[in-house]
Amino acid sequence: MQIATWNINGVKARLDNLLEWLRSAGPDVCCLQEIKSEDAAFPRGAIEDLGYNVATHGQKGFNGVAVLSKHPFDEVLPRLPGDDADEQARYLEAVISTGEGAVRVASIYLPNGNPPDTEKFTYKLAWMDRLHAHAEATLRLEEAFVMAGDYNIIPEPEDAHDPAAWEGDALFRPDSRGKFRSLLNLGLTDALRACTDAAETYTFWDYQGGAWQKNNGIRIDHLLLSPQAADRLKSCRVDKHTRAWERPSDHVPVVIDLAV
DNA sequence: ATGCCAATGTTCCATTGA
Repeated sequence: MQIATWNINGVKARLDNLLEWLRSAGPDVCCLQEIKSEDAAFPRGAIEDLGYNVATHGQKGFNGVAVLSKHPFDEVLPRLPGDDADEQARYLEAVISTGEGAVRVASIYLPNGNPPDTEKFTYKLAWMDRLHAHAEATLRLEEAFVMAGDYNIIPEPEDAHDPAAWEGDALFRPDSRGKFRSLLNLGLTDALRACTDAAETYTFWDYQGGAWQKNNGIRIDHLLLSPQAADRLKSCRVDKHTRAWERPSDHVPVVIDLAV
C-alpha cells in the first residue's frame, strides 16, 4: 500500500495539480498539509470521484490538514492532544483498514517557528513536545503507525543545499533538530533515509530567488514509521517532477510503499 | 537585516509561510 504526504499550499488553488497527481500516482493514502480551507469549503467531491474517502481538519485562511484514503476509515482523530486551547489545525490521525490489516496514519503540519526570538518559536517547541508525548503513547499500541507530514525541520546539514544559509533559522536550530532526534529516538524510522543516502534529496524549494532552478532545496517533509510499519517498508520516493508543473506547490509529494 | 513569491482574508494592502 502506498502512503504519501504532500504540503499542497492551498487545496483550492492547487486542485488541478492534486487531481492530476492522484490520477497518475494513485496512492492508497495521501496526507495533505496547508489545505488553507475550512472543512465545508474543501473540494471533497472531485477527490471522492477518484475513489477516495476524505477526512479534513481545516480552518479559515491558513494551516489545515487532510487524509485521503481509498480504504475506509475505522477511526478519525482531529487535533493533537495536550493543549485544548490550541486552535491551529495541524494534526489529523486516522486508522485505515485494508484486507490485510490496519494502518494508523497521521497528517502533521508542524509549526514553522520563525522568527526564532518570538512566541512562534516557543509554540513550535511546545508543539513538538506534545507530538513527542502523543507518539510515545501511540507507539505503546504496537501498531503499524505512519507519522507523515511537513515537519518544518531540516534534520541534518545534508538535508539542505546550502546549510549555512539556514544557520539560526527555526527549521535548523539545534533545539529544533534536537527535539526531532528525540522523536526518532522513541524508535521511529525516517522512511526516506532508510531507503537512500542519495545527496541533494529535497522536498521543498522556495518560490523566491529561483530556488527550484538552482536546486536550492531542503528536506523537511518526512514519514516517520513505527517499528511495525518500518518492518513492512518496501520503498520511498520523492515525486519532484510536480515542482516543475504550472502553479506548483513549493513542496512535492513523498511516497512510501508498505507491504500491507 | 530585508526582499525576493504565492495564497488567502483582513481584499487593491496585510498576514503568513520557510
